[in-house]
Amino acid sequence: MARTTISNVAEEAGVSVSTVSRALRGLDKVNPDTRKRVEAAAERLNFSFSKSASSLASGKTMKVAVLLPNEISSWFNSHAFEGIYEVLSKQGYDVIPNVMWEQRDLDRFFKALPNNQNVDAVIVVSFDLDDDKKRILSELTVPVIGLNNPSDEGFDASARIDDFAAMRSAVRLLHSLGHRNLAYIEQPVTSPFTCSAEARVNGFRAAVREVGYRDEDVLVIPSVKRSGVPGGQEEYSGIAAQLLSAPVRPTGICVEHDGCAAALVKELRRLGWDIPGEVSVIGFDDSDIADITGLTTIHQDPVETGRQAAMRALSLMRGECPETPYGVMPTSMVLRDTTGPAAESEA
Amino acid sequence: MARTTISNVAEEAGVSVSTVSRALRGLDKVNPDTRKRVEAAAERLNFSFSKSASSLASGKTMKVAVLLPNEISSWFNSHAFEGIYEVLSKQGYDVIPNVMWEQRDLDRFFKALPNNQNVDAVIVVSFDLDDDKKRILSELTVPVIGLNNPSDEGFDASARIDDFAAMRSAVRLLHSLGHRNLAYIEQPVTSPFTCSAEARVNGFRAAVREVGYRDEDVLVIPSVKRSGVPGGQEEYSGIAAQLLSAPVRPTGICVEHDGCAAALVKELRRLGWDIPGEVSVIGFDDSDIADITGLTTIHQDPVETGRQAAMRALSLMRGECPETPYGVMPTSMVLRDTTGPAAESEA
DNA sequence: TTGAAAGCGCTAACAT
DNA sequence: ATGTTAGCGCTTTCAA
Repeated sequence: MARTTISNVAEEAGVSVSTVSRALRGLDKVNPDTRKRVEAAAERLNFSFSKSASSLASGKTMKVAVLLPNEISSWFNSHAFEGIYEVLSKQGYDVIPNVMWEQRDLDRFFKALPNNQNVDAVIVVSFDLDDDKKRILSELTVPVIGLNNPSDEGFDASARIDDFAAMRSAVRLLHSLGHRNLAYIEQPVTSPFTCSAEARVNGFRAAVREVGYRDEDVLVIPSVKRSGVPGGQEEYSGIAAQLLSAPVRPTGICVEHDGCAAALVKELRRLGWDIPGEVSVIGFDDSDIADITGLTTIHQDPVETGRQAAMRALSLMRGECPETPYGVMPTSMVLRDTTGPAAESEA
Repeated sequence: MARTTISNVAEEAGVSVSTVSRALRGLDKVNPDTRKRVEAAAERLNFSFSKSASSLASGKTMKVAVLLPNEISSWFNSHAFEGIYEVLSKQGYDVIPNVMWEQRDLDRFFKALPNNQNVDAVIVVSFDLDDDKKRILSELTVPVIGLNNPSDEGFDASARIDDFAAMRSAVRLLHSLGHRNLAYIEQPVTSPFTCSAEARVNGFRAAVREVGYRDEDVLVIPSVKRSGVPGGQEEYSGIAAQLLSAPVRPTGICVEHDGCAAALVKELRRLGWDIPGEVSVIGFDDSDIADITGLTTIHQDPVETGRQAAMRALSLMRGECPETPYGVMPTSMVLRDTTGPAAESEA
């Protein structure tokens, strides 16, 4: 059977196509009776609009692209996407994930972007864009919204957490617990895109300086710069070794995110370290893993961040100007069982 | 600036629009020189096709809908989606998640489905559909692919794990370890859609019978049928109480999925139970949490399942018939630190 | 190998 | 409040 079109409905209801269009879209200036008749006809014929035809005629695609780094199933990405989806899908938008696996995916996307009339807005999640790309964004006719990007440049609106402030609160906690030597651990195996990783380690560096630690009291263990390696427990024994061989052993440790932190805690305990007795460990995100393993961590709510970004996208697409286009989402410390006073702090 | 259209490119290249269309889509019967000229012109003008216009003219939408229960960020859904996305996006398809939060979302989706020319295929993830909906599916002109659905009825192809076989292997393991009394724990707080939950508990029930347990040696603790309640640790002390108050205390426990299993293990240990000394616990999924908490579990690979479903969608959309339309994906036991021989088994 | 022309199904002026 | 009509940007016969 051929597709039911708007003109079939018009015929069935005994009105013109434009009346059907108006009636079914809930526009005003249509007689309630007529509308009822049209709706009944549409129901009878099981009619639904062709999105392509609507888009082509109206110029609105009712699609929003979401640019995601590395994968969609990571804790942050999937939850941020969830929030975006929740808001936009309720308004009838198709929310289309665009996962960037490598730099060339991103380059290709931006190459096609300037002329792209295939989406009504794009939401960019966790990318540290170069100047070229920022310029492309700023020249775009469709709104571009940032989510957890290091800078708001090029974006018409954004929502993000303050990685700096978050790391500062972690560093302050460790400081107040009397820890004199700190370490920061990056995720052992890196992905091609690592923008929030960088934000955090930079936040940590700035925070320790601010709080008054000397450079020699602070150790940063960078990620092993090869990707694709299975991130097994072995990576963490390497990290433990580095921790042990430090000139002065750090007792307060910040880790890039909960998954790493939990794995590190497990490895250190396996090696006989007492956590939180000897050493304190703080994660980041407050994901399920932090809860189940009793990890002290920094809580953030990516679903809500996603909602905020999407709401700003919505008002921008309506041609409005959001009251607060550039918002910072809160983070908070969650104290669990991996932090405690430094052993020497009483001495 | 107005949008660059195919006719701009045609003008720039000094050819007709149809030639541009052919050249840029890589069709044959176009002179290599002409194609080069067209490509150069397109590049210069930064041209890219309007998907709406292409869809409308060609009848192919280049979109695939993915029907997901409850949320997209759950472990299974996000990983299954990842696999689907990976395969389809590489072929130029937009992959559009459609999350069903409640029954009425599903009803509405199916109501609009029969006439839907807005997607080229739909992939249905983890729904136990009623006969009405199965009938709608089977009458559809676009291919419908199932992913982890209890039945293949109504689907043109599918990929799924065998929850029954998986549970049987878990039950057999516990049996061979000498556990005489088993329990199955459903997720304490339920979501509106619970199709794989049901598959598993049914698999468990069938498996214990098959292996020879008597009904009085088996306890099933159903989920608390209220949704929206925060799934805190309290739920698990309730479960522990039920376990304790059982006529005969179960020593082999299967849990619906890893998240619940880990939380239960934590609670039981807090209450002083020795795991795996006194009691063995087996999860399901082999998610990060199982790894980090040392949980024995049943491994499955939803990304690969998603890939398989998507590949079948692809060949169906091409009008081919997949070699094996209905595939079962493997699962396997992963032994970790929550299972061991029953205490009495030596006696 | 290329071009001309007729739609695809809808929206949005503009009339009435 | 409703109808008429001209496209939206592309694909696809059909001719040349």
